[in-house]
Amino acid sequence: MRQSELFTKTSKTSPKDEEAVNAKLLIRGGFIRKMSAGVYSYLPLGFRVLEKINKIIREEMNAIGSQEMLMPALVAKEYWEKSHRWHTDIAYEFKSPFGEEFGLGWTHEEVISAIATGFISSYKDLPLAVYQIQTKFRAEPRAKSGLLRCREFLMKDLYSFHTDKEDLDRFYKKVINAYAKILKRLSIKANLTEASGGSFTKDFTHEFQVLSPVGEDTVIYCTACDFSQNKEIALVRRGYRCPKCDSEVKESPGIEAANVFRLGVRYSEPFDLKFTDKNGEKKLVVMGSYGIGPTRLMGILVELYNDAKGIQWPEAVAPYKIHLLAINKKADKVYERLKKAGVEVLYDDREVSAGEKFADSDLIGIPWRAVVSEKTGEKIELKKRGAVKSRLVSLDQLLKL
RNA sequence: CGGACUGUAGUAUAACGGUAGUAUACGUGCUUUGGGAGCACGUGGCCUGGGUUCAACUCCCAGCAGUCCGACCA
Repeated sequence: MRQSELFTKTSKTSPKDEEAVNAKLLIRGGFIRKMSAGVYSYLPLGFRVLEKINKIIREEMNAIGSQEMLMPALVAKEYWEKSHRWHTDIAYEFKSPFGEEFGLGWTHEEVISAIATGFISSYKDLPLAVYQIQTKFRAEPRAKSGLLRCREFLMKDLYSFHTDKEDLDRFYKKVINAYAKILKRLSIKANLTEASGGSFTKDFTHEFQVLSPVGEDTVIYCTACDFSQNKEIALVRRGYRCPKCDSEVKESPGIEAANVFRLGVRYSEPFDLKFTDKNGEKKLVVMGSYGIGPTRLMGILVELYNDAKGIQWPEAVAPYKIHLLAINKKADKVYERLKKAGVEVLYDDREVSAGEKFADSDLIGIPWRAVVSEKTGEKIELKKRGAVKSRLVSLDQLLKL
């Protein structure tokens, strides 16, 4: 991609209506644009990052045998009424011009349960798991922290169906492993944390919490083992000992990056989602639901990986792999070669000063910066974003990067 | 939803009860090219409604919008 043709431009100044680091840098770099509180557009660079995140999520979801689908955002009142979730605080609800009432989907247990009744009828149909990556709408009383708490955001939600609780538990663990893999591939370190079931279940649920000063939750975690609990359910407090290994526990704000729930029969019951077991007996399907938010992950990544000059994308999610800066015309050839070889390259071919290109490159945060100038001769100067030193490499070496 | 603060050009900011200034971005021309280059010319602005006043961008009230704190948080 030639930067001279890119839809967006960078900005030298931070927006005055944003405080969060993730929002400031993403807006300055031209990744996103705020439309109203908690509502953002994802511009070409930001969209590429999102797609990379989504791809990783898809791979791990497919690997545990769940199937991708897509449900509507527009969900009629009757679905919510069945589960007594019409008129919840968090829903955007409205009447159509014809008087029909709808809620914008803020979660999809109702919809998936209604669909599943048409396809699940025997124990032979189970277990089953489906997921979608879709826009969710939640009337947050207070949208905040850039991409971390939005009113409209992208969510990957997964729903699973089982004959009994044991089978659900097996799958529940698989999803936890899959989420751990996703976060690892994204270079996001997160604590698997026990939390309350909210309105869904009396069992503990689990969250992946990223320890960060900007988090909204409070996590109590052990300094020696993997014990981690959301403070809302924590029986231990700072200064006490870990219940698992008796080491010191600490407290930290956390950002909830993902969560997993055992739903049990909470939705299969109102939607009459049943299967026939081996003995010919009708039973309620046991369900689980699992969520991870790509747009929030993008915000987390920027909170985790930035410095005074801008973003430092991990390679797995960077919008491009190489940022090629043209200080003289010879860079054109390098660009053509990289493009031909299928390398993801953003080529700064703009007629602006070298200094501006360096500054923008740091802001945008592409992992590798390649410079072609009089100084570099036939070679290319290569530098990792965030590194102090650069080195001169040949075009062949750059292609093999 | 309660509290605090803030709304001036695309963006970021300044001043002022009496013709709104700067930076940046943008356009044109010339000169520039290793850390946000220079000169010249040009385009572009006071959130909305009401009140006070001879006169309101400025003061007052309301609304709307945004940020932060709190409450809330599948």
